[in-house]
Order: sequence, then structure tokens, then C-alpha cells
Amino acid sequence: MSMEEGTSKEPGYSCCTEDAFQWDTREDCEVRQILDRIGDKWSLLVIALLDNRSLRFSELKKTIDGVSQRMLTVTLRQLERDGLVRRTVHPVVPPRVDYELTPLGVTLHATIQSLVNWTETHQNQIALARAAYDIRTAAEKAGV
Amino acid sequence: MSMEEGTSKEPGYSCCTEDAFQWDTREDCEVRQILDRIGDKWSLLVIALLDNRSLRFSELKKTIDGVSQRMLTVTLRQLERDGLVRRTVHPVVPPRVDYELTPLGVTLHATIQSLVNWTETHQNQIALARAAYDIRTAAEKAGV
DNA sequence: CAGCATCCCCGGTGATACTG
DNA sequence: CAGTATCACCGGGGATGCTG
Repeated sequence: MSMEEGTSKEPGYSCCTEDAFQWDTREDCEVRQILDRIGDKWSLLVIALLDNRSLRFSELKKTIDGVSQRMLTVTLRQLERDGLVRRTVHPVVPPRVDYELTPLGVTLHATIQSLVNWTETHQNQIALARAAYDIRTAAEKAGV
Repeated sequence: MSMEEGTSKEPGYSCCTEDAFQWDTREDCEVRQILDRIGDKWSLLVIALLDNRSLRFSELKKTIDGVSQRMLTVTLRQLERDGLVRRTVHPVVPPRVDYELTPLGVTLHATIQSLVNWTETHQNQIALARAAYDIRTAAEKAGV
């Protein structure tokens, strides 16, 4: 990592240009950091699943195949910190904790849902493209 | 990659339910794999930048802050394999290679752009939420 | 200029055990 | 049930050097 960055910019600085055709991709850019968060292994799935309903920790854990308890906890804490998910602790035994999208989270959900929809719609095209690429590549390798 | 997948499901199997309220999150699900690809560290940035224009390798490298030559190459190969990016080699010296979105890539670009737009629009809200969370957390810790 | 091969590190992640 | 704490790992990714 770069170790000399603390002095380079003032607090209120907005790193993203208004030009839709070009935007700042600096690593310290707020947009980059948020995209990294959204694009991590689990956040997107959590937000997609928390569609206008609240789910318990165990329900999320059960629904998201492959997530460990630790990573689900970490992911939910990050999303809570970002103001995208609300965490509600019910003071009962055994403990019960519900998670739901905040209004801000709901607005993001819409965008993410369209990404999921795109994926579902085009998965066959991608599968075909991959197969074609692999065949082409194998042929070239054999042709050498 | 997983080496034991051929036996678990038949080819035409669609892992995602039609119910928009619930979808399959199994790790071997095609949608999961594609979302992982889209959500990796660099793919999203590349697609966002390749908005209806072609860019040279060096231009992409220069524009995307922090990407190494290796990772840019790897990312572009994956996107090419997925049929999202077209790679054009010009037989000149020094070599010149252009990258542009395929028609399929263009359709994804639209969705990704809306995600970027969401991020730009709400970055201040998120920054505030984070600050509030940190203060709250620090207070609780001190209160213990 | 573009990109492959190699080496190697480190932090994200899973596994496990323990608490309220 | 819903966490927290700790440890060990391995693979993503950077650095470097070489090729067409």
C-alpha cells in the first residue's frame, strides 16, 4: 500500500468528476471503497435477500449457502455501519436478532436486484461464451 | 476450480427459482459465480470505464488507479472469456491491443453504471452513517 | 507495448472453542 | 440463538524479470 497518503487531500474533497463519461478511480476514492464493499463476497447477497422483510440471523445463515457464522456477522456489521441494514435485538431468551434494510438500503436493493436480474437473464449467454472461449483456447494450444 | 461438479446436476438445470422474492444462493449456482466475477476487485471498474469506446491496455492501466499489470491482464481475460469484452490485437510494432465492450457487455454496463451512480449519489449518506456508527460504538465501549 | 512466468507475502476467511 | 475470540491456512494479488 502507499504509505504517504494522509497529507495529500483535504477532508471535503470530492474525488468524482461530474462527467459521466469519466470518473475518478483512485483507490482512496469514496466511490471505490463503497463499490469494494458492495462487491465483496457476501454483502450483495445479504442485501438481495433482505428484500422488504426482516430476517433472523439464523435465517440468513441458513439461506446463504456457504457463509460462515463469522463472515455473516462481519458482513452484517459492515452493512449496519454503512447505514444499509438495521439490526434489532429482542431481549428474550434465547436471543433473537432481526435484520432489515433501512430506507437507504432499500434504494440500493433496487439497483442490486437489477444486477441479479441481469445475471439470471444472461447466464446462458455467458455459459456459451465461456465454452466457446475454452474451445478456441484449447485449439490454439494444440495448434502450437 | 471445483473438479467434482459434473455428477451433481443435469446440464439444463436452472438453479434459480422464478420467485423474485427468493432465489437460490447455492455456491455452485451459475448466478453466484457470475456475481462473484462481477463483484471482484477490478471487473466492475473495467466495465464501467469501457463505456462505448475502446481503450488500449496501457490506457486502462493508467486510468484504473492501483491495478497491477498482472491483475489487469487476468481481469481482461476473464471478461473476454465471459463474452463481455472484445480483445483486438493490432499486428504492429510496438504491439497495440484494444479492448471494448461486446453487445452483451454493453447491456451489463447499463446496470453497473446505475450502481456507480447510486454510489456517487449516496456516498455522503454512507459517510455520515459510518461516522455515527463509530461514535455510537466508541461510546458504548467507553460506557462499559 | 503487451503480457506471461515465477516467487512470495499477507490478510481475508474458515474452523473451532467459548460466552451471555 | 447469536454472537466473540483465537488460530491457522491458502490463495489472491503484488513485485520482478523475461519475451515477442
